[in-house]
Formats: sequence, C-alpha cells, structure tokens
Amino acid sequence: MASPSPSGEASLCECGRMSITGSHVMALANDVPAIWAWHQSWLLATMLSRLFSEVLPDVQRLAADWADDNDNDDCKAKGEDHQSCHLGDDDLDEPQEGSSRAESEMAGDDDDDEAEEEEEECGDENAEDKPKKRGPKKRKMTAARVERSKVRRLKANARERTRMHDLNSALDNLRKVVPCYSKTQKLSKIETLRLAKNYILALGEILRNGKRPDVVTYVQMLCKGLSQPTTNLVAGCLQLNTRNFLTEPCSDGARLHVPGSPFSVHAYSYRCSRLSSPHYQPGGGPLHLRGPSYGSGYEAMYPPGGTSPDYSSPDYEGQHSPPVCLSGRQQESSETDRNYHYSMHYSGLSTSRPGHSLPFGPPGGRGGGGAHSENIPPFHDVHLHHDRAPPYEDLNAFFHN
DNA sequence: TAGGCCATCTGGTCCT
DNA sequence: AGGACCAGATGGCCTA
Repeated sequence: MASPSPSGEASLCECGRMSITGSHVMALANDVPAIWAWHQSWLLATMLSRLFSEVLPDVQRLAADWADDNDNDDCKAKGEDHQSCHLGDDDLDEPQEGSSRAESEMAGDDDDDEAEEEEEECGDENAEDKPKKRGPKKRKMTAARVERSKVRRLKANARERTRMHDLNSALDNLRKVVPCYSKTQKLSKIETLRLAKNYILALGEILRNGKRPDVVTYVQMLCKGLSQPTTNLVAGCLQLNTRNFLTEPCSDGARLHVPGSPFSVHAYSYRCSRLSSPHYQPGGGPLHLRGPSYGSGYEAMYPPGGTSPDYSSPDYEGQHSPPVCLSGRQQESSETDRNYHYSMHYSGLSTSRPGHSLPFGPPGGRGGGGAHSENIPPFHDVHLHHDRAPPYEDLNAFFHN
C-alpha cells in the first residue's frame, strides 16, 4: 500500500489501537489475572496475554510496514482498486471479522503465529505465490477450535432433533383432526398435509355454498391430490363402502340413497380399476378422466351430472386426485374391521348430543345419522374431539357421517 | 430389488 | 457467537 487510502489508514489505526476487540478487552488485557477471574478460561487468558504483550508490538510495527509493502502485491495483481482491498464487501459487513483478519494478516510474518491458538488464518505468507483470495478467510482449525466446533455441532444436532420431534408432534396433532385418523396406520407427512388442506377447502366450500355435497363429491374434495392408498384410507374412514356407490346398479346420474346414510349418493357406472395393478389399462372407460398428476398410476373417474367438484374453479388448483377407488384386494380385506380402527371426528351426533339437529340432515329424517346400513358399521366411540361452536360442530358431524 | 418414507446429520443462511 | 430454519445427503426400514 504505497499510498494508504483514508479507509485503509483508519483500519490500520484501529488495529494499532486494538480497538477492534473493544476498549474493555484491551483494559482487561492489561490485567491478566482479571481475565482469569472473569472468564475462568486458561485459554482465553493465555491468548490475550500473549496477544497484547508479545504480538501487539509486532502488529504495530508490521502495520507500518504493511502500508508500504502489501498493497501492490494484492490489489494491483488483481487489478482491483485500493478501496476494495482495504475494505472488501465482507469487511464492511463484518467489521470485527475484517479487523481480525487484518490483525492476523499483519502478524502473519511473525514466526510465532503458529503458536497462536486463537489467531486467524495467517497462511498467506506461506503461499506468497498464490493469489490472495477475497472474502472471509478460513480460520486455522486449532485443536481448541475443532473441539468447540464439535461441541457446537453436537448441540446443533440435538436442537435439530428436538425441532423435528416438535414438528412431528404437530403433525401427529394434525393427523388427529383431519377426517382420517388411525393409530395403526398413520398417514404420511405429506399426505397429512394434503388431506388437511383438502379438508379446509371442503369446509370452506360447504360454508360458501350453504348446502351439503353428496358423499362422492365430498370424498373427491378430500382426496384431491392424495395417493391412492390414502384415498382408500379416507374412504374407509368416511364409512364409504364402495359397494354402495361404486357399482353399477343404477343408471348414470341417478341418485341412490344409501340406507342409513345421511348422504344421497350419485350412483353411476364406476369401474374401479386397480390402477396400480399390472392389469390396469388406462383409458378403458367412457367416464374416465385421466388424473393430471397420476398418469402412471391413477385414473380419475367422476360421476356424470356434474357432481364432481368444480376443479376448474380457482379453489381447486393443483393436483386432482382420483375419487374413491378401492382396490379389489382392499375390498376383500374387511373394510368393516378396518373402519373400526379409525377414529371418526364426530361431534354433536345423536349419541353424544341427543336431539342435536344437523343443518344438513339426512334424507328421510334420520336425525344424527345414527342408523347405518349393513355395509356401514356402526360407531361405538362417537365422541367430541373439540368444543366447537355449534355451526362447526354441525359441520363436523355432517362430514363424518 | 426398487421405491417410499423416515430420522438424522450437516452445512449454509439469516437473525439476534 | 449462537440459535432457528432450511435443504441436501445418507442410511435404515418397510412394502410391493
């Protein structure tokens, strides 16, 4: 630095006065026993003692030399202006860091720097032929620094574990309030979030329309974007027996009331392809709509007559999930047994809230939806999960029938 | 065995 | 400096 710029001068002066670490540190440095008492750290006391008693004179001397020698080597070789060399971007952002680096760099020519446990990286003098790099310099990883780094890493790992555990706990709580909950077969994280989103959208849709959807529509809303296993799970949780509405006893578009069910169901020709089956052939039916996001494994089949959700509306952006499509295998497995494993989020139903009326009362006046068809197992553990305001309670009751 | 899911580690970034 | 958050990597477990 043949002609130190004002900024460089200020930096050097600060280094010389050692104000870089704070005047209080300098004051303490003159009293090593105080540091011992203050920090209870042999390492820090040793470092500061040596720093100020031995290194500081050299630092000050080198600071003067540095103004004459160093500048040209660094900046002109890179074609950089002096300002950026004196105070690079990183220096501006981290003044203490930059000052410390200057301090270490100034002390770099001293042979004693190898013994400085807490000193910064001073390797530049060892690689004079190498171009100096800008930005933060790597600190020398002394044993003490390595040890501290390990401890810090272990603590960070523990915190990260705790954080993830908390997150998983929150997800568990979310699993309990979405329409499908099973202790034995947990929804995956992503499916839980998707189902929760669909659940919220479905509730909002009900509130907006002020009328209940048919069960197929509701299931479609809930299962939008879900994987087929999850779709099956939700269907099971919602007490939907595919034999009630996934068969072909009725003409397309005709409504079928499932005995005991509060829903009136669109009975339509529903060929439930096991899409994951190797026998599956896409595009096999007139009512089949390809699921946009499940081209390889899923096929969306919506009932005719516009009973499917309005996926073209802004509320239904994103993936479309297939409606209920239970595999033959899962149909063979006892749907009834499986349903008993799931906690239905009932509230305000007949058993717990006798006389409570549903805003979307079941057709036929079977208040509370307490009756069940032969294909729909009765609920034995109807209970309130939450204390809700009546409207939401009613909605919840409706959704879980 | 491939793929999905998960827990954990790790380094980076941002903020205090 | 340290904590929170995030994303990538990795390995284990499970299932089809």
